[in-house]
Amino acid sequence: MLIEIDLESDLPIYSQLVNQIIEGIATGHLKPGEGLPSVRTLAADLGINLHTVNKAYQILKQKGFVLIHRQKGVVIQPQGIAKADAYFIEGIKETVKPLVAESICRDISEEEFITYCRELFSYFHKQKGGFSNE
Amino acid sequence: MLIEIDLESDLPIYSQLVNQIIEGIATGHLKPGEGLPSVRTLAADLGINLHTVNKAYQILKQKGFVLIHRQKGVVIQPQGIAKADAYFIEGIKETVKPLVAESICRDISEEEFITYCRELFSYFHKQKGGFSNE
Amino acid sequence: MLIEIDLESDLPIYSQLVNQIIEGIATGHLKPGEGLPSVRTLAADLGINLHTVNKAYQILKQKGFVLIHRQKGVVIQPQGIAKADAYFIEGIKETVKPLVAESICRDISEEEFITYCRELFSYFHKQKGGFSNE
Amino acid sequence: MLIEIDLESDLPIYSQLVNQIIEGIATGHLKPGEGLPSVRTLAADLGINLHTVNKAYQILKQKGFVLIHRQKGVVIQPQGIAKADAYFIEGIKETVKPLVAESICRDISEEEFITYCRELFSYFHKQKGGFSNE
DNA sequence: GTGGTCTAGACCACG
DNA sequence: GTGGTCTAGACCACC
Repeated sequence: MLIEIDLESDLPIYSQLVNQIIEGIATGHLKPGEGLPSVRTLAADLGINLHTVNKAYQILKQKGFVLIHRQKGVVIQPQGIAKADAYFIEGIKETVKPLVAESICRDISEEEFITYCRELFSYFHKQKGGFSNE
Repeated sequence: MLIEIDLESDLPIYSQLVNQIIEGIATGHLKPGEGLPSVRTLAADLGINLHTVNKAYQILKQKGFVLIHRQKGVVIQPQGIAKADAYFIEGIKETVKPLVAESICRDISEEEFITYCRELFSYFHKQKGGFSNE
Repeated sequence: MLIEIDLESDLPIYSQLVNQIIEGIATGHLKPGEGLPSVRTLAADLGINLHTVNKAYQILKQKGFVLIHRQKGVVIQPQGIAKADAYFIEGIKETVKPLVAESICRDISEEEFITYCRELFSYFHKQKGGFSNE
Repeated sequence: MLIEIDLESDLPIYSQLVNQIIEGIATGHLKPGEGLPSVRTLAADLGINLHTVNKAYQILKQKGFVLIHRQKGVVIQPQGIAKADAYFIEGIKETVKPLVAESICRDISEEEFITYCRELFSYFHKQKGGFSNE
């Protein structure tokens, strides 16, 4: 799977990494049990610091997306990801709330906003339909 | 309007301020032309530094939500907020994208996600319907 | 002559006042020897503070645009304005310099920039041609 | 590039910084992709506070002249500066207008004024022609 | 090391 | 009284 880092983004690199790997899982490009590159490999490939990659992997582990084996390296959680809990739902709402507020102020209708969300769901599902493994 | 700061949050204080004021505008608790507390007053009320409040106000000004008058202080943009541009839409999508990805991984259906968004829209609109002036 | 104050401008009110009176002289709307409203009158008309008007008048006096008589009030310098000195020329250049720099960076050609300047000269001269005294 | 601050100037220090860096880009002394000193370094070199330098950098970022990288620090916008928009043109005219008015009052001819502008353009372009890398 | 955030306290310009 | 500027010094996130 191709990972692209934008060094000029205001999003920390490790967050970009976390996001893209989760998106990879959502699209199905990364499948349960599949291995991820080693910290060193990925850091070298992306031209970033070891610690940055490691931090991303630790976060993914903490979130339940990957397992970190001492020898086998990092693999996508084979038993599937834990279902959403109330805490996660709450996080979604908290993140979306200011977006909705600003949308209302800027005359974006509820339906328009929903449309953007649906587009994103479509984006991930379409890819899941017919991808090649890389 | 009541403003509450969570010093433990990982969101910077000035961002929390920005968000809550935008939400206040969205709900109609803050109306165009209405004045906001002076930086010193609000800082004292919230027990934070006046520079932090000032930073929030500057961001709101730059976003077009408030005007900063010479002596009158800070007032909600009387002519309404600028409509959303492509740049803002893009920002929404970028913010929502990782949420959607993780939702898919955690078996939150598109409809469930949309429901949460609609709830937020309802939350703001309900308040706008019948609010008392404070 | 009509004077308009923009309370939301980042230019101080007294500067706006100074500028507009100088522009009035440049266009010929205000003629040498002509009287200006008293500090109190103008302040009341514009809905601003006495001190603000006074500050503007003092600056105009210091620049040689008006005389301030204790009884007769404020009148446009009857003997015409002092010619530009090296100091004034220097001031022009210092003010224009950063504009030119940014224009170059933003691909505004020298000729385009000059065109804007000529437009401003035309603006003042045209008015000078055929105006009615208010 | 040499930067000089005039602590006596009525122009805020951060504005002087902004101007000089833009002028550096206009002359070609600062080239796209080139790095600027860190806020701490520049502050120490100039004997001013790091927040003052930071404010200048933030303004330059907002104007599109520099990028602020995570760790690489501040670099001149590598893809060139955004072209002028109507808003910027308006700003030029607003700034130049009072200068033209006063020039007319002080018997500076249109041609003389234009000459000063052209001199400034020449000043920047000459440097751009044959500069040494510092 | 970098910039980002926050605090604290000072002085000034403006009206 | 208002906000604007500047200083000083602290701690944190990121890499």
